[in-house]
Amino acid sequence: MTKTVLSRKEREKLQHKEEILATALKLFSDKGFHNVSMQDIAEQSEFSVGTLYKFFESKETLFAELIGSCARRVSDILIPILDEKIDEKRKITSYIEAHKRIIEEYASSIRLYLSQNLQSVLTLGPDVEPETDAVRGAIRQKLSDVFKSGMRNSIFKSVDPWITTLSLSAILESFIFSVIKSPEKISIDDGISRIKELFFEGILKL
Amino acid sequence: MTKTVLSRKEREKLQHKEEILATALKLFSDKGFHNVSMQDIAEQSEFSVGTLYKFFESKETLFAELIGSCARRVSDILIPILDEKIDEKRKITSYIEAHKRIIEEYASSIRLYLSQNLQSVLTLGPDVEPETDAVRGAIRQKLSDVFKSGMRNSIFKSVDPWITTLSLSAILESFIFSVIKSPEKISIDDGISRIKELFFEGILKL
Amino acid sequence: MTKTVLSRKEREKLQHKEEILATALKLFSDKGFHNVSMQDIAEQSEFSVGTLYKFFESKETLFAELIGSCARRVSDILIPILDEKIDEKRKITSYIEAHKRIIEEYASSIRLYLSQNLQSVLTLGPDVEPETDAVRGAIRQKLSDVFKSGMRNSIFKSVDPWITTLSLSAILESFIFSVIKSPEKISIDDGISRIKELFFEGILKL
Amino acid sequence: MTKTVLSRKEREKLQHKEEILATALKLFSDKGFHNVSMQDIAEQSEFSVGTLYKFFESKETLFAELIGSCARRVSDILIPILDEKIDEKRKITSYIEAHKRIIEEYASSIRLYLSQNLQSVLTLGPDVEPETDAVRGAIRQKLSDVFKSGMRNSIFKSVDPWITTLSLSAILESFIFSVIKSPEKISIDDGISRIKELFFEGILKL
DNA sequence: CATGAATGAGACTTCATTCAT
DNA sequence: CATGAATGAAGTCTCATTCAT
Repeated sequence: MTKTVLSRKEREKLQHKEEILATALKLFSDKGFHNVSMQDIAEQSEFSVGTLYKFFESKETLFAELIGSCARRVSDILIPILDEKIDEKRKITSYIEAHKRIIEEYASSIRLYLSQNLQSVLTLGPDVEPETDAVRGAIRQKLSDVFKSGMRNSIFKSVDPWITTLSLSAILESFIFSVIKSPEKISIDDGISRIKELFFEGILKL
Repeated sequence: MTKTVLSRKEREKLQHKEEILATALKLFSDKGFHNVSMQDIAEQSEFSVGTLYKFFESKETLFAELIGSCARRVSDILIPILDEKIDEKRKITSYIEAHKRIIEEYASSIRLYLSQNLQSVLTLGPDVEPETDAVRGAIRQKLSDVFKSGMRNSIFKSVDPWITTLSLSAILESFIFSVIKSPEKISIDDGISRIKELFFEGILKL
Repeated sequence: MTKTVLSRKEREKLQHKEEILATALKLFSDKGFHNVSMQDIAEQSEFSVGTLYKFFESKETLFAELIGSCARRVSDILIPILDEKIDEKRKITSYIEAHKRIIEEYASSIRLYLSQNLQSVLTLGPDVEPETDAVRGAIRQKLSDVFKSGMRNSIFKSVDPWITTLSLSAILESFIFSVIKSPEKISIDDGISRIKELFFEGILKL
Repeated sequence: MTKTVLSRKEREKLQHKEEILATALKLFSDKGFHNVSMQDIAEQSEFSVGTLYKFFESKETLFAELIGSCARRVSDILIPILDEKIDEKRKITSYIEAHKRIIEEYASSIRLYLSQNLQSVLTLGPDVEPETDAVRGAIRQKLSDVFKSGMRNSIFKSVDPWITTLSLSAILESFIFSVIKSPEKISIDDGISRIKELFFEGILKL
């Protein structure tokens, strides 16, 4: 009867596991690991707690599997591009553009995937946005103003100031994290110098 | 008693609050919000839980104040720079360089501050690194290889490939988050286009 | 089909039940009632939980049947001896000696059987041996020393002090239990007196 | 104010701990470790579950402390007797008689203490008495009959047949356990021989 | 009669928060 | 204001039992 090697029972079981993972993905990505209980997942997925534990050894295991599958999905898109036999400029272009598809197709998977390194405010414990976001917003506003005025003064190219601000902030924050996590990789001074070059002049040889 | 000068009692009170916040900072930044209990903070700071609640309405309030003060510390460094009366290139240069000081002086404050948006693996609930980090690592490795070969082929400038990889990843991940959080700010297509321009050609008008 | 002979099906059924009971015996006797789950028994016996419930109404029923069968096995050895037509001294001798066979043949059955009244440390909930065993050991050591010195002083016969200690402790503990369970059977004072007589002078009329 | 080194608070705390232990003792000794939940103990002792965990790391810790204190109480009575400077016959007499006091004063402590090695039917998981007790009862009845008739025939001394039966059973069961637990201590044959001697002729040199 | 996925009550344990001293 | 014992809701996980196939 079956073409594949899985029996109906086995297919159903897999199906159930998928349903649980899908529910968990939604919940974790909305509210964060610590703010979702196994009860919650059970109720939302319309299974019982016991069933969850038939599929996953623990809450952490469930989460880990989720992260793993998200990571795999993203990597299935990006790796092939980086393996193509085309010149590097087109490769990077293609790589960047692939993120369109990723965003469109897997919004919440991606959010969970990134939440390993980039943790949205939503996902973290308490909701402290208001004040903090204000501070962060103020900085970005000013940064953006700098870019705008620099463009007016023909010091900077005419690019979108919002994206520019976002990019510089992202690069710097990411760099800080890297340095804090593994200080041996690069000296702070060198890193900062490279960032300036890159940000000012871009990667492309003209 | 006096308006401008604080009485000994008031000074002591403030001092105590600072001590609590410092302890909390260390703990939260090491183990994450959900893995630190008020009892932990009380013990480490050598105050009683009751005292903690005299100073802060709730655990969340305490955390929020912490985040706030970290944000303020960072902003106290960055805002003045952005307000200086110098040309934009030097301003951005100065802005970027300021991060050296930030890293050196406030490592753990910053980690907490960023943990609002960039959450280190350490801080997140379960430790799922091994597999996921492998996937992420594979992508970055390939990306880095592309940059290296592009540099050898004189398509790219000779910049540090690690920083370049980090930067591109940071920009893209940050962009994805922004789009997911507030899709109205910019269209995906436009964003991706801008990122390409920026990344390839830099911000500086030659 | 026939009345006296069992059909294959029926024989198989009985066979299966025996297998389940054998597995359960091993597990219960090793780990104790509360530390063995029906799933454990199912797995070990290579039947399904469902099948277990076809044979036994509940976990307790299964256990009860097990105990019952163990009790029967022991009683099948002991009762005939007590029913023999020989003089009482030889009967009791034979009775005592029968325990050799019992130990050798049914170690784990017996352990389970006794576990109804004599519960090994292994079987009870948590493992509290260390300290408690030390205390118990200290008492027995001293008791044993008393017997040794009594033998040297020709007050006691020359018998094995370890067996003597074990016996006295067993008699006393058993008596305590009896009194606590059914105080009406005998007065404490009388019991203690009888125990002294018995222990000092033995049962045999010289 | 206080004569001892404990403050009022500390005394209260100790008092509370004692109350919890007392409640736990009663419950465990009535229903067995696995049939008493921390909730039960909390409710009965009129404390909250949290308070229980302030005093005891875990349910097992609580139980262990209980067993320990019971063991200590018994040993505080028995050890001094065994240490007295009197002849051995009087020492053993005194030792046996001490059990009167033990039973009277600490019934349930003792039950728990013994439950480490001698586990009452009540304490074990399910209640399987009826049938099993019948079997056990049958054996003991017959054994008792043997003693009675042996007494009538002047083979045995005139002692209480119930106590005699109890004693022989206790000795044998205890011996079986010892052999199963540590077979190296004595050979089965030797043990059985010694038991016969002891039981028939007693310990006393005439 | 066999199977084993599913169930859900209940166990142990943690921890934010309160309040009497 | 300071203390810390006490609270109890909520979380994770287990396991005896059921039932559709």
